[in-house]
Amino acid sequence: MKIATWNINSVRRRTGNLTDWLKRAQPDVLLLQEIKCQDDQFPRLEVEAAGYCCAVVGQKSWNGVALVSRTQPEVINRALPGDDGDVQARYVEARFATSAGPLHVASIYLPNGNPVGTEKFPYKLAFMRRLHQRAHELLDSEALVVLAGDYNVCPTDKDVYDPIAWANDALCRPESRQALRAILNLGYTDAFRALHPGVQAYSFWDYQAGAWPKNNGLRIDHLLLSPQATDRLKACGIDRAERGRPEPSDHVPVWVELDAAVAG
DNA sequence: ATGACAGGATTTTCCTGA
Repeated sequence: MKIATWNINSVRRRTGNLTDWLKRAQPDVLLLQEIKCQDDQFPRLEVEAAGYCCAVVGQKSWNGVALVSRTQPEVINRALPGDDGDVQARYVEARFATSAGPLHVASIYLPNGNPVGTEKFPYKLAFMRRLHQRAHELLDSEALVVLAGDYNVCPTDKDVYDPIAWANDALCRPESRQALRAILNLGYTDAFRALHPGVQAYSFWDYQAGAWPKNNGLRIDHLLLSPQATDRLKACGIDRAERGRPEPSDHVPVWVELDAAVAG
């Protein structure tokens, strides 16, 4: 089965990009971030016409995540547990039955955290601590777990086109990297880095300053796999070409193939 | 030449993002 993540930067602006990509890439599950719309504004009919159903956690103007899939999952969480006061739509988690047992997937839009020195950075770090807690809980089930999304963290300098210029940015700060490593140290695997250890590859290129033609990118969209999912990891890729299509998102899809089949 | 973006909305300007 194929599971993908994509920060689409407004699903209404990019409904055609979305349905075209679904038809080409044929994922079983697609985890979207930054849909930038409320639940009833999601292009549900277009997605259903492409052969998919959707679970949407929307919000007016900003943020918003969704889970698009061939079969209807059981939605487990419509917010990241641990802070009832957090009203930003950044997390949806669901469970599928597969040939290899239960599969838990989450679509995560992790806070950017800039500018460092404002309340945004501690909000990011607190969100990461909550994600660590949830990731820890999910390991107990020994299920296949795929925690995927826009993490807004470059794990290492290899994941940044200009590490010196970005050293003090919230995406590269030691605190952000440490918090990501803490999740990995629970037993999760960064799928792309596991299969492509020496490759410099990016998932985001800013719209500004010719970042795309100059390949000034960042690798910030990740799929973190539990040990049981990692055991079944067959392939992982970044659909770089999507950034060169008309009116693209500034992020591109990242995907894994797992040796298991979604039931039903 | 070292420039230069995009989306949403309390829209014709400002806020946000990375």
